[in-house]
Amino acid sequence: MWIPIQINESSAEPLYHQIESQLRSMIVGGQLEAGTLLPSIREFAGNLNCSAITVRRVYQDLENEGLLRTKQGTGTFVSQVEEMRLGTFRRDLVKDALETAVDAALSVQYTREELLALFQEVLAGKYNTLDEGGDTK
Amino acid sequence: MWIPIQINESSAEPLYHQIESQLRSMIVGGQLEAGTLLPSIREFAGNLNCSAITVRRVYQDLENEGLLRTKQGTGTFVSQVEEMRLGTFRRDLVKDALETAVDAALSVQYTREELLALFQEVLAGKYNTLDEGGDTK
Amino acid sequence: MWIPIQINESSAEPLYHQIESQLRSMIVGGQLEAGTLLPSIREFAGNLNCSAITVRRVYQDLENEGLLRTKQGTGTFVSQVEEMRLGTFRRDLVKDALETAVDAALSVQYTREELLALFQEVLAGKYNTLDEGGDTK
Amino acid sequence: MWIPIQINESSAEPLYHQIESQLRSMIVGGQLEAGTLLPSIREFAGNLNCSAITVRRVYQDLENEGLLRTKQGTGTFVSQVEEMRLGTFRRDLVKDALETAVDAALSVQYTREELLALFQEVLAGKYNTLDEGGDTK
DNA sequence: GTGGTCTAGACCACC
DNA sequence: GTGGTCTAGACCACG
Repeated sequence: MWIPIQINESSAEPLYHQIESQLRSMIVGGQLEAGTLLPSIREFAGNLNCSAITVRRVYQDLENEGLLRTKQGTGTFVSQVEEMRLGTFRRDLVKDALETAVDAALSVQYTREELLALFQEVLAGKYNTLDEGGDTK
Repeated sequence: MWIPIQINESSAEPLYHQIESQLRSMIVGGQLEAGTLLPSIREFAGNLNCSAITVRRVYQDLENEGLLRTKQGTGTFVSQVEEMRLGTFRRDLVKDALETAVDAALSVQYTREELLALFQEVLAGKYNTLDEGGDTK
Repeated sequence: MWIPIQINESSAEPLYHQIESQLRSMIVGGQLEAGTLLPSIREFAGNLNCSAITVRRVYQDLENEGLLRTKQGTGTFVSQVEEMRLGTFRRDLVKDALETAVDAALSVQYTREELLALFQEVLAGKYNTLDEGGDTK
Repeated sequence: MWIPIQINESSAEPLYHQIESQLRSMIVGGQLEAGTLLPSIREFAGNLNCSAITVRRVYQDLENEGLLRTKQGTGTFVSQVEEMRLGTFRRDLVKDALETAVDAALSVQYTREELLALFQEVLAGKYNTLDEGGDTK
């Protein structure tokens, strides 16, 4: 199984955190279906060119969140999560980021109008590159 | 001079970082005018109940960003920044957060419509305590 | 890795500044290649017989200048800088010093001829221990 | 007596040091003749918009160097220095700056040729603005 | 009084 | 092991 993860070496964000959040998004966003067998720790570490201990941590953290499940001697799987809980996960992930953004806006005295305008602009920039011609997949 | 800073001791965010971002917002948001003399390192440290070196670091970092100016033996001041650069700072601060949020949305396959709806909801929650009669919907 | 640094304890120049400028010269001058792993903060502090926090500051300042890159839990590296930017760094470092010297000459009414003659003299003194057969005069 | 001093507030160089070096250059360069009565400490401080204690320090330092002389109750004068010693002062002031520049060049592996070329360039830039048709103002 | 440097050591997070 | 944060206090330089 090949999992596409983008590592940004120059970022201050810890390695394990970068991997975690991308894996989490793929599960919560439905790109990795329940029951999928993930690569072994060693294999994944090889692919990502990082240490096994880092991957170990990622699997463990996501297991603690209930998104992964490890079977001794078999491997690590995407766990079977109720549709509803998954939806909540997905929504919260976005909502938290939006709240952070709105808080930032408030902290520098942005009016609702300024913020809406800027949001539209960002939205246009980010969604255009995907929607236009809509053949992302 | 009294500067209101909220410290969250239980947060994983480093202390100096919390102080920095709040001070930055106050300057960029126009609440601290150019030329304002900030509290001395030791006084501020006393107010915040932290060590002087932590405040020192905050002042130095913001000086490196061009937002503060310090004169030895005299004190630390909000520096005179061009109106335009300040506007850019302010806008970028919000735009970065918005982009992060939109990226999060994309990473979990949010449609533009879902995202817009959620944004309106967050907006209503955060702004209605300030504005009244807003027509968010 | 062993880095030769000369500390002048009696100088008024701050310790971290002495270390910084020598390290900077070694990087900009090409003696430390991109990707080189520098000594750990503690090891270097031991070598220089100074505190770890002083070395930390040096590494951080040079990282802010874009000359170093640090990865938590791994170490500090000479960063990969474009050939051209490095050349600019190197040239500016010398040019600034030359401009300071010429300004000093102007401030005491040195004529261009006086200055040139003195420069040749200094040049001969500093370079002849390295080159031989130079025709400075 | 009016003494033209340029203060650079944003510089890291201490105030007293900026004043000192400019005054020193004017004396050593012959623009302030021996016997000239300098402004009183208070008057000078008023002109420079700085504290009297700073001017006091400047006068004292230059007196220690032998360039100024203070008569109780009368004022501070440019002292009578032998022509030769003055020449040495003037030359050393420039030579030190040149040596610093050449050291910088050596530290980044500049060849003698590179250095000479850069020096010519700086020289042209700095001396042109004064010599050329002399309409600086 | 102010800021600037430096220490010795603690504790935590990352790999 | 590595770097990152923070403390409590010392001593110096500046105005």
